[in-house]
Amino acid sequence: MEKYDPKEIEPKWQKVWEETKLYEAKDEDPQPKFYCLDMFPYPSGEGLHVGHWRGFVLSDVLARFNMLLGKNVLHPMGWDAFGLPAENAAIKRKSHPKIFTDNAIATFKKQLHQIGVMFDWSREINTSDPNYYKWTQWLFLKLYENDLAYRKEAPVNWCPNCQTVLANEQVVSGECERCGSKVIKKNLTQWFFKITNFAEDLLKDLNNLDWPERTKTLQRNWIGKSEGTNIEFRIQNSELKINVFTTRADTLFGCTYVVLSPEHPLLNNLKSQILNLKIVEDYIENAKKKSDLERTELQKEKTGVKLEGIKAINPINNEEIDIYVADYVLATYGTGAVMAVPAHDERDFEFAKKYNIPIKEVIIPERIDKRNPPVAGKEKIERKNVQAIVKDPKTGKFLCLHSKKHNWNTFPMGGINDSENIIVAAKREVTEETGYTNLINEKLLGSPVRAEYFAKHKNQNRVSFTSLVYFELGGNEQIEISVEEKEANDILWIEPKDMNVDFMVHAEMDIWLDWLNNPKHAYTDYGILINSNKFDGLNSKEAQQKITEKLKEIGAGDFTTNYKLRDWLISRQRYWGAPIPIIYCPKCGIVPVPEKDLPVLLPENIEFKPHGESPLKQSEKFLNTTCPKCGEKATRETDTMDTFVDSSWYYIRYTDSQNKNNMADESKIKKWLPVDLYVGGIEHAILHLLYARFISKALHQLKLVNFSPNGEPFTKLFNIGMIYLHGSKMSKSKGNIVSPDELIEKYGTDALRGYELFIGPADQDSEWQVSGITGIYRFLEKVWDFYTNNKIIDQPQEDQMIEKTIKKVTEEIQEFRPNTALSNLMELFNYLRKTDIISKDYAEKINILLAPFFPHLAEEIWQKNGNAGSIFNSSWPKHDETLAKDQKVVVAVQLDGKTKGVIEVNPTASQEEVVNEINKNEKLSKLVDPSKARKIIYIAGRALNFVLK
RNA sequence: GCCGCGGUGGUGGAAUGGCAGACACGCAGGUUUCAAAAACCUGUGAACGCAAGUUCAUGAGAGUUCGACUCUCUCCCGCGGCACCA
Repeated sequence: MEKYDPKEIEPKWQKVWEETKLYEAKDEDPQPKFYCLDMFPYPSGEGLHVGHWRGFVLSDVLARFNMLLGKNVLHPMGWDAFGLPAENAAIKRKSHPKIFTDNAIATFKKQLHQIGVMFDWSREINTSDPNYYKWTQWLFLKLYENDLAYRKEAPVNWCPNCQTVLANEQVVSGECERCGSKVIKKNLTQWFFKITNFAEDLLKDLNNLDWPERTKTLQRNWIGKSEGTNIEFRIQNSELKINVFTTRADTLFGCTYVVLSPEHPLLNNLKSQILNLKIVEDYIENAKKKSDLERTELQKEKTGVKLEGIKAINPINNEEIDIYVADYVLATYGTGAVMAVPAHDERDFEFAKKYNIPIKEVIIPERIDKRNPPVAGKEKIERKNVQAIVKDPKTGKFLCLHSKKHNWNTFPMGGINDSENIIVAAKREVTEETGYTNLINEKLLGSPVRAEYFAKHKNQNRVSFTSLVYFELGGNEQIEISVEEKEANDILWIEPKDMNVDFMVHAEMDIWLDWLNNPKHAYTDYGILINSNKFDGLNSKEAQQKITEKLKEIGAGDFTTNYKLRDWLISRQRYWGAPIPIIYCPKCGIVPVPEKDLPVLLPENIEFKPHGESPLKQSEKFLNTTCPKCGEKATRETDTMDTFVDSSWYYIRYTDSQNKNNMADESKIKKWLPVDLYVGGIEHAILHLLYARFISKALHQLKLVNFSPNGEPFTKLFNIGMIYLHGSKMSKSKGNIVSPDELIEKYGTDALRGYELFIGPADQDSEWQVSGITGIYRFLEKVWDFYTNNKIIDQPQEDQMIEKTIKKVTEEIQEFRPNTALSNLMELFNYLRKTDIISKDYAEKINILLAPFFPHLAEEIWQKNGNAGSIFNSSWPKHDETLAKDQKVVVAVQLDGKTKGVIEVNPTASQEEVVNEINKNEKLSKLVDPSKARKIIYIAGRALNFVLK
């Protein structure tokens, strides 16, 4: 008997598929298209590991499946070939990045062929090829012509190790995404793309994308939209104004100072008026020296300097307030200046405490008593109250009153009038209600809390403003209390664990517990306005609206929307990238390279070791040129573009990768795009995917492409889960790489493909456990033996299990659940091995079911069974719905929800019929007496439950 | 701190309101063999029991329901992202 030998059949079919051009997508094919895209790899020297395989195998299953559905499939591959690692490796080996990259590509290509993925290599691209980067440069020119690319001086992220600037997206918690060095700020003149123009569209259009929610959430957070108010604070005796952004216009009356970030441009204009200029300038100088990371690491202690001699005016109440410069305010967010409201912002609170700045409360918390909610239509009475929390430091217990009448627990409390001292009143209430007189260490906690409730005994709604005072018991001295008080309440000393919202009746209890445990902090939640003139009594939301409207009326502010997203810095001071196609002319200024002169070639003979400036500057031949406008001597821009620019449009190039006259032919772009399925890791959730969406939208806006109504390039995204080894990501530096090569040698490609798919849910991370591959290999042997040994008869056959499997496998591929699709196929073969005859029709259908997962094996079987042509030119089987239906269903028989046994019935059986069957069943009829059941619940075909209790 | 994902046998995982543990790995016993490997068969969540069977069990605790891995709430643990964002 012939044995399953992947080593023989796999290379054979890979060669045949290549020669017959099975995978070449056809531009002229009238069938519906399916553009299936993998995130193209960066060809590193490390080669592919089993983690990379997972995505390629999954996309291949989907591509082959769609091909079998009759679709015209485009599944291309290429190389994200520019980038730092190649350059660094080349420096180390005294080689050239191009040589390094070409070698790496050769290795990758060989490995990708081994996977047996149906890539259309005729469309292969390489971003470092002048035929490709010509169009990257063209893209830059188009953005420049339309004011979407600009140059400005700005404080930018600089990686001292990589010796280049980085985009915001490439700085991960203050460190360089690539090398992990601490990133510092440098003031440099750099090129930016205006991605912020598209912030709203990039955010809004996420809603309609068939992408994983978590990826969309990451993008939403990164874009960071917040709606708020711009407010202008006039500077006294000056024409100058400080513009701030806030989301809390409701707290404006509580603003007691404003803060400028050290980088704020206004500081220059104020110099003449600042009395302590030297101190201020020293502070600014110092702040500049710190990296972003240092600034944020030093979270504990906020620092700042007051600008002596200048005051700002709060536009809402014309109060004079101080101006500070402090580095806790970020230059890069909002307007680089804030209004500080210490009572309602933690940072401002901390700062105000340190520098003795007034803290003014304007928002108080509000609670509705859920146990006694206000009743509509009743009179509403406002009252001021005081509550006392008394702790006995000796026992740790708290004083509490248990109301005999209401059967509830309260703290000592009572009403107060406006003129009364709150602490005195609280003390009085404690003594009156409990008799204790020795109360010490009193503290007023937080602000009053507004609470609404219904007072039954008075038949009225009450609005209380209750202040909370904390005491400690100094001694057990007690005086006699009144008879009424004695009759009304029991005096309890309760354990700290009973200090909770359930034991105590107060609706304000959660807030008080917070204040009791963290006595010193700002109240930052929403609430009700106080100390805010005519805005008093409004809630925060209403007040934000009304106060902003008022500011608008007096010309001191307006509603605005702010985004965290910054413009994309694309200049890089490194060699291995696409040169920015710009010429600087002493006479004409910035002159774009004319389109006809593209590409601006990257010089090959050059010392590319980094030294803080672009290596291209060293090449006289590259640097010196003539101005395309006036013909005078001029110099080229020597920075190269971020490699994310290369990858921001590559999916377009695949549609027409050889085109010499355009980035791609218009009709081909329209034919293939948008991408129907994009498969790749979550690590690109922000960087690549945001940039690609931006570029696609920009190209649409400029009418350079037109393939999608809102310019979205990727209709469906699937994030493949990562494969871990010993709990961490696979990487060569950690030495925990599992290479596919040995596994292919031992088990073959199909087995490894199968295991990659079987390891777990495709969208979740999985731990690599190589032992699992033997199960797949045994399965493939079983499949092989089945087709080798069984008698295939040319007669019709009906089999429910086979029909069901066709149905399930189809659904599971569509739902991206290859792991359960495979377990269904395994079940089918476990079932089939009990038979030795199968119809030709079924044998073929099952053969095709296997094909997307195990293409080599399936193709071999296909051929051995006498079929001409590739299995991938056949068509995906359809199940017969009637045959797939269960003839009998198993119903669980339950007593009070506990399964006692099962019974087989017709799927359409009624409750009575099932009960009859149970009565007939020897075992079950002993257990259950249907006449005793209080209630019978029958879920057709699933369960029948006798409810006894 | 905020947001997201996850927690089920010895292991990877299945089941998204109705028989918990499909499928696979591993392990144990058996068949075969001079022997071993491979293959095949049987068993395999835990506890008690000779057995029939009973009880317990999906991170912990509560709730909703005739019935909860699945829904709701509170909490614990692990992973990932963001973070002085005004």
